[in-house]
Amino acid sequence: MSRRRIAHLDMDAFFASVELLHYPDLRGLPVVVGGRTPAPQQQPDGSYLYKRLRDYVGRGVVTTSTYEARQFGVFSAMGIMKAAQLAPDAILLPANFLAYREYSRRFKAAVASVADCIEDRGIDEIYIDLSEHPEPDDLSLAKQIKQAVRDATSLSCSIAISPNKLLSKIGSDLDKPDGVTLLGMEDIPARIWPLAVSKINGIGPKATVRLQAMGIQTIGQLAQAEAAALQEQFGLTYAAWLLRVAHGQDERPVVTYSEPKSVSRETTFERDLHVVRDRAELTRVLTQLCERVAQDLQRKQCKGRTIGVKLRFEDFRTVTRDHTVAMPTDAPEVILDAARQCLKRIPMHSRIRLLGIRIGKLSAWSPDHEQDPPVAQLSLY
DNA sequence: TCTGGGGTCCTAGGACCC
DNA sequence: TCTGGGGTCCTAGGACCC
Repeated sequence: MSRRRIAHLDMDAFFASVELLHYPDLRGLPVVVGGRTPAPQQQPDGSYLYKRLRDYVGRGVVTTSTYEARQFGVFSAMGIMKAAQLAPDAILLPANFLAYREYSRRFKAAVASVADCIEDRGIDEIYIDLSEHPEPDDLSLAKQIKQAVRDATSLSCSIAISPNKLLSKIGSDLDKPDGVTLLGMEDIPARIWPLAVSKINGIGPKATVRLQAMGIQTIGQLAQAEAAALQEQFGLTYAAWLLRVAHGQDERPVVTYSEPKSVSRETTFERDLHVVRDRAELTRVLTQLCERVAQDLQRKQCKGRTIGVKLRFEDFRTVTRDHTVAMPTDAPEVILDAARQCLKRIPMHSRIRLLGIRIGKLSAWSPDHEQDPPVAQLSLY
């Protein structure tokens, strides 16, 4: 078996960069994408009237920010109200997902024209298996892919090529924006070990805190940690994984296709809703969420069996309930009925911040050949 | 100044069956 | 009389990712 060559490609500040293509006059300024704010109004002279962070009131978070905005300390997932403290004059634009999906489709098609073994990792990043690619030189190949993306979208991206997904994912972040990073296993001590453990995909905030409590901050320290100590903290499976990734080991294949597992819609209210006084509004939103989930299923030609609701209360406590029905469904009335059953089982003490509907246990279903719907398991005897 | 929306995967207990 | 063992499905919560 030949040596693996795996690339990770990440679009640079993707949403914000797409916006700058539409509003080129904002280039060079701190710009933040996020929030439910109206799109900029066009003036009679053709220019746009932009909202600034300081004008924002609401519960939105930053989805993306330009590198200029990041200099103020404004990063993804930060509340916009907080971002406004740091950069009150930054421009605020609402997310335009239709545009991002179109640019996503374009950049992925451009990459596929160079190398077509691609794993989708969301709207702005992919893994590419280059093991079988005829171009032997990693740097040339990375540049070729970047150029194809730029030609198709006018956007820049960052790429890393290494023997596995783990290292390439870390690598694509090392030289942003518009970067190329090549990593071999021999580079691990010098280039990976000095990094914080949180740079590893799969070590999130909780695990980072627990590792820190053990005196482990860098990937190198993790690599040198006692297996027994890690096992005591994290259990056998996770401890073994931690040690493997700290040594840069990762055999996961690039997966070019996977079936959807669940579909969901949720919304955070502008203000927390009262179960009794805001009954009408809650009912309206619940019905609408069920309808949207049903539409999503129909579009994906799927039906699902497990319907779930999610509530977040004013204190941010989140509870879920789900209910599995006998026959797969994509009917909004069935989903709504199941959702109501679930809601009855949740004690309502406080106001509601968020309401969500999810459906899982999906099976493919095409309306063309109304085939034997997955038979309810009835005994024949 | 409190913290979006769309997902995946894992764990763990209980029901239920053989 | 106080106690099996394995397997699958369902449910609830949580960590993590983009």
